[in-house]
Amino acid sequence: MKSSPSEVTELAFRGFVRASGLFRNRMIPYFARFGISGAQWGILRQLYREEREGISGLRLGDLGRRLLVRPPSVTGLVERLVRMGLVARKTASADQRAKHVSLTASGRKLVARVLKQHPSQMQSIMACFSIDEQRDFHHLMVKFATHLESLENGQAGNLDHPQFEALEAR
Amino acid sequence: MKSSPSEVTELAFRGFVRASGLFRNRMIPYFARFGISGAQWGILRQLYREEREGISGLRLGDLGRRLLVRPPSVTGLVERLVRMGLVARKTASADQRAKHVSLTASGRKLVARVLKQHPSQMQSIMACFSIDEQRDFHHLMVKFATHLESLENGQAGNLDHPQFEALEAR
DNA sequence: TGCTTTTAGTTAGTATGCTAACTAAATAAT
DNA sequence: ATTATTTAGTTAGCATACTAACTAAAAGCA
Repeated sequence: MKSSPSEVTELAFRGFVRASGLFRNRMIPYFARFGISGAQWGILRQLYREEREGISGLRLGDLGRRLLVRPPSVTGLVERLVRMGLVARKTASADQRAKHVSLTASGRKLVARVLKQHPSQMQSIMACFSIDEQRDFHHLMVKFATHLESLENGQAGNLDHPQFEALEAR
Repeated sequence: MKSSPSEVTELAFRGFVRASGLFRNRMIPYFARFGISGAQWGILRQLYREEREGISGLRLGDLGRRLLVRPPSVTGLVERLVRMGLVARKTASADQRAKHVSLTASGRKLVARVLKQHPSQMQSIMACFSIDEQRDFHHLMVKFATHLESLENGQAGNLDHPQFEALEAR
């Protein structure tokens, strides 16, 4: 019993929605073990990476762009991290409007602690897939993300595959 | 240049995180066109489905379980839908603790309106994939969701593919 | 130079999600 | 039957996200 093209589309769509929800519910308690949220981890990880490449601090806008989060959300997120003593925020010297955010010693230590656990956490999450399946999964996600990004700017439908029937031969 | 197993795992993991964010950012403005949020659509769609199967109303707990959302969130979500006149909420006769939620005429009309647009929206989102890719995508999502569900209850790692732990014992 | 526009970030207000702690009703146990 | 426990939902308080509207600095242009 083969599903029709539009049925497959809906199944794929709904499968992604469900997996996203379950994934989220799985990650929250993981980060909570370190006293942070997933969004906070996103900030800390970015800062840690940039630091390793010799960049001293990121601006709020840079962080927002990388984490797919809008300016007001970044403000609050960083504000809380500052209160927690994990990052420092100071006005940039070159541009008086911008703020540079950087890890504190305490923040750096926390990132190191999370990174030690991270590979095993990712592997536990992905443990249902063989290596080949993980490769497929990765490729599909990259394709999906690229497409969603193009939709974001190019507004219109951008139907790479205009007619589903015509595609079956692909 | 082939990636090592642990690198593939991380790429897959990160790809999913990024795709989830982009997907979310894409769906919000879509539902906003109808004056609702994605979470509200989830409630309305469930009620519509149950209605078609002859069930008059769902309890708050049922809704929460299906939408992967906890009781306090359901309370607020339904509260807002009631204020918008899209659903009705009344105490169940059998169990005085429970509340039955059902679509109003206005809510039913909105669902019909969204459903008319829905297939083309899903196809636009999934348009980067051929039918075969959509099938792969769907299968991977089902496997992923099943695994994440089992982790939720069975806590422990559940490494179906134990070769991983040998690779990443850091 | 001086005015206009753009850019960086914040503030206000709202929606969605959570946990912890609560009320009240229904079950279970003694 | 009475007490204890579980279950359904709410409330309070917080974190994260958004849009709209704002301030202030930088860039553009005339």
